[in-house]
Amino acid sequence: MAATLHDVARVAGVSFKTVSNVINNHPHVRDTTRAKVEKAIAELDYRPNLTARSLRSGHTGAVTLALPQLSLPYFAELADAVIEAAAKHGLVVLIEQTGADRKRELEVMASPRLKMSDGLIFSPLALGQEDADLIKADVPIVLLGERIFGSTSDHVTMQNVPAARAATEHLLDLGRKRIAVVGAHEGEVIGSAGLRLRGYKEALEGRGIPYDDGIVAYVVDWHRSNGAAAMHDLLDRGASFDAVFGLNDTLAQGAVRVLQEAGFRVPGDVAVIGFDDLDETRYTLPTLSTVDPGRSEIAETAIRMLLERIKEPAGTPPREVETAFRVVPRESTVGSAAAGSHPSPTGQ
Amino acid sequence: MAATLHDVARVAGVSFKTVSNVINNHPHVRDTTRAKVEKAIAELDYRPNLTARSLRSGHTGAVTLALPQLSLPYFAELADAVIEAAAKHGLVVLIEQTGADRKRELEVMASPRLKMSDGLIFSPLALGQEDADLIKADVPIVLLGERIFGSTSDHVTMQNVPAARAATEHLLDLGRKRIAVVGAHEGEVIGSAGLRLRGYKEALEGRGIPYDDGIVAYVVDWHRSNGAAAMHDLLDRGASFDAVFGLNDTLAQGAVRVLQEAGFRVPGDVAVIGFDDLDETRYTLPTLSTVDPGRSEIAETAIRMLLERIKEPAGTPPREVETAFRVVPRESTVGSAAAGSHPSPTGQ
DNA sequence: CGCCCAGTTTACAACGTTGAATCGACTCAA
DNA sequence: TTGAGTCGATTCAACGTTGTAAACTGGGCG
Repeated sequence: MAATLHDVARVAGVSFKTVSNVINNHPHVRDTTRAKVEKAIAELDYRPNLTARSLRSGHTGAVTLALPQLSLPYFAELADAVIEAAAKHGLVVLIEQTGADRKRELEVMASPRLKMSDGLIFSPLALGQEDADLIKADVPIVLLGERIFGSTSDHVTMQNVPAARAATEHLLDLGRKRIAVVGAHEGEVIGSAGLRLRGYKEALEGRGIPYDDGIVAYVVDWHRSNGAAAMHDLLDRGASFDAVFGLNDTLAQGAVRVLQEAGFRVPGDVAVIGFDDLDETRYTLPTLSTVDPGRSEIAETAIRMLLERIKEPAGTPPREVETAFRVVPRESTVGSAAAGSHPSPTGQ
Repeated sequence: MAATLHDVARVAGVSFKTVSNVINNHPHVRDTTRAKVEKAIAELDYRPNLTARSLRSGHTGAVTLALPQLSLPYFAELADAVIEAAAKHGLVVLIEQTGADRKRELEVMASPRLKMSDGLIFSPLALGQEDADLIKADVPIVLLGERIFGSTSDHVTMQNVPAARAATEHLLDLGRKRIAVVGAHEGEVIGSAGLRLRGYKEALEGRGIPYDDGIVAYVVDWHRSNGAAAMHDLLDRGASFDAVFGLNDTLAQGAVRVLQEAGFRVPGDVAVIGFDDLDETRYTLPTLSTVDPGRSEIAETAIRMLLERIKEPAGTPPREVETAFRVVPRESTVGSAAAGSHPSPTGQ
């Protein structure tokens, strides 16, 4: 059994409260006493029981991160960033996967388990604007993403509209005139898909190019296969385009694959840009141009806001923060330096 | 402030212990009393304080998962699987990223935070066989991976040698004779790289093919760019081969990319197989043949063993479990059905 | 020589929960 | 009618910690 304050106290010959005082750097502890206690702590390999400390102090040193699924690269990289940001503040992160299921997303906020952490960073995918009132829990919440605005929680979001506009303008600046969209959501206005489509439209409008629904491909989910399916769809309906804006990197990758299979050169025939700046976009063929939406800034801001809210729950009114973005041009729009010139393997 | 047992008791007009009994389905509670209490619970929206429960009961309902980094797809998918497996048992998962740093890996086991969970699932990347004695903590540990065998902890591992042998045999069965390896580790014997290389050698031996170090490319890390670098290396030294065994999928993807850039057709000129069955291998061009090492079985076994160990710490001696694997042939070795036959877009 | 005060240490209660032991009331059999 | 037994509910202690307040120590000063 692990040693407790009492065990240490017995060995050191002091009261257990003195041991507690030593551990918490209480000012009035005689040096000789401190030394005795520290010796006993080392001897017994004492480690404080954080559960007891939590019960007493009311906070746990953990935060919950609720997201759809870690096997989706965007969320894996988001989780990585959140864990790193939390670690800088001595916090540990507990991850809940909601599977983008509405019931699970509501459960996460209602679960007693949530109280095993001091706050919730919540990236919903099933809940939407109409559920803004349901965003509440026993701990402070920082909301991520674009599905819900104007709740009573703090909110960190990327600048979807301006970023998508910039991505589109990047393609226009390269002389592309007919920019297809892969990954729109039917009828959506306020989610990532809706906002990014709006940025796309704004960019066209800014250049006086009419919007053509005939080169916009709709999907249901932003999974890998859907980008491919959407591109198949575009090709099947005989759409004419010289560029593609994939509303996220995963979709863009699927689209690139189908384009290449169909015999198009990227970016020669069709330039492609994605959105998210996933790590893997640096290693595809061709490397994928994309938009860095400021993921680490999102994570750091979320942790910072959560900590402020934990310290001062009713302090300021709910805040909405938008992070800085950056267009990342790579081979899929601006082309590669040169094809490799390696000696041929003789085999087969 | 959240309601406690005492608050509920006051409202229901019973002692707080009776409320506790209702919550824990204690047998001897009159129906009328139960109803009164349940009404009060609903009225106050009472939720048990799990921290207090943990302190009293000695377990938390959480497990820690320590891994190098979530932005590495293999570990993201592992974490996904572990969280799902844990959820089936009502456990929640707390993730620690070690960054493959030796000091951090040791810290994870020594940290008092670990006691905020009931057990540790630990996938080390810096610690090695010589550190087997250091694998211990205040909670039960289940070790994952191939870096450490014979510690005092339970251990779940994939069948690296037979699986790598099967992957190699898959290439041999397709008539390939000169199989390059991408991702070997200099001098390593017991880690994933060493074991998979051994499986490769066994396969060659089984067919009477001599091992040729000239078509084995060494790397330091298994990051995406290293597969590309290793393939560049092979091409630069004029190696001759008709197939590639990437020791993991990420390396294989990098290798494929460089092969295609250099003008080789995959699998026409060079067949490529990876290892891990990452989700994304289903969506690359060509789709990547690989080995499914039994990730969900690893996760489920780890959780199950951990729970057994939590219940009965000193029960059985340490166990080593190997999960079932499966070669997954895809386009990068067996070729695609047919190139797409889509109408041409007229643009650009 | 005794008192006061600063410095140091300690006793006690509390955080919210559960297990063990206790207690009262009621039923049933002798 | 009484004792045993059962059901139902309560009291008490404990998990390991920290905050509050009280108690002790010694030295300086009147």
